[in-house]
Amino acid sequence: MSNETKDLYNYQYPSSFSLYEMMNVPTSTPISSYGNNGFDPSSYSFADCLQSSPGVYDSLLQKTFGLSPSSSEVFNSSMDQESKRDVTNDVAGETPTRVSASSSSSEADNPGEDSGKSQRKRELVGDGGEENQSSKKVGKTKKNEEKKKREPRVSFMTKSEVDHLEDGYRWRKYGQKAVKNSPYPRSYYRCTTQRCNVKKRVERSFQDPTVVITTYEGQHNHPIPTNLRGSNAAAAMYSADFMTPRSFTHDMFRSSAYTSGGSTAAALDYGYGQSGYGSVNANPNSHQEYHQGGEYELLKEIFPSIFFKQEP
DNA sequence: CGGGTTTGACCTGCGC
DNA sequence: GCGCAGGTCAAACCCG
Repeated sequence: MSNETKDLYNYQYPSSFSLYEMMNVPTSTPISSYGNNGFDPSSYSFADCLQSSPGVYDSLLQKTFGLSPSSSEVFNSSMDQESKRDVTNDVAGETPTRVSASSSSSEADNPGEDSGKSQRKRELVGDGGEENQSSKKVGKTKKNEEKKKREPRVSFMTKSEVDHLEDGYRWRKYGQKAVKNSPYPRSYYRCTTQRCNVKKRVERSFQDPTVVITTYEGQHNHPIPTNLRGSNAAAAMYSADFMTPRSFTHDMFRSSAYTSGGSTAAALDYGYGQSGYGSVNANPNSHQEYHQGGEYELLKEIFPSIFFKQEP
């Protein structure tokens, strides 16, 4: 993106928006190969990648994260192919807190991706919810076409004691798998809203058990449910109880804050903006998130496709 | 009873 | 072709 300085607030990111693109890094490049290419995600910060276009970086930091451009220690951004790779490669390093936005474009550019593996049933659920019961044994005919479709994915690492962080949406757990080389299982959730096939995976970093990696896949095509346990999630988010003078994003991008310990964890789950109570899984005692409405809106602008997708 | 969770089985893609 | 790992299904179970 060398000469095309994109203003984060005016630029309309495509649904397949990837910070890889901002970094001018081919999305097909596996993270594990960056070292060979001279690109080391563990030492290549988001600040670094944006410094070639100061407008973007300054805009991002100042408007969105309330940071001055000089505070570029901020965070590393590794746009993951797989969030677990972030953990494996990075948490062991010095930059445990990061935002990871990955896009899975419609091209088969991420052979290592998981999403293509079980594509056979996604469309079934998505349209009409017919849920072909025999789909378990079929799906080969539609495989090719289904394989094309990939949802954008965004990963967040959150320091939290609870695995399933509340984000305002309602999720149903549909699976859990043991993760290789990790004592912690990975949970699979699906948005319970009809015709919304957004999914998320939640796993705990085995390198740092206090870190929860949440990977969202897809785009909500509906507003945030307002009847979560009798409270408006958005209202909860903006509630004074959840407001703090300290910006959560500020924490998020400061490893010092990350390592400050205690239950004061940086919340990286801001991608969906909603947090707090009213959730099935919310545990106010063990997990604390900080949100500020303005930041939420700004982030919403940055990742519009992640937050809400209008029905065609 | 409805909705969510658990969990073993199954499916698929990939690497060897 | 085989084994592995990730992802999903769905019956059973749980809970309010």
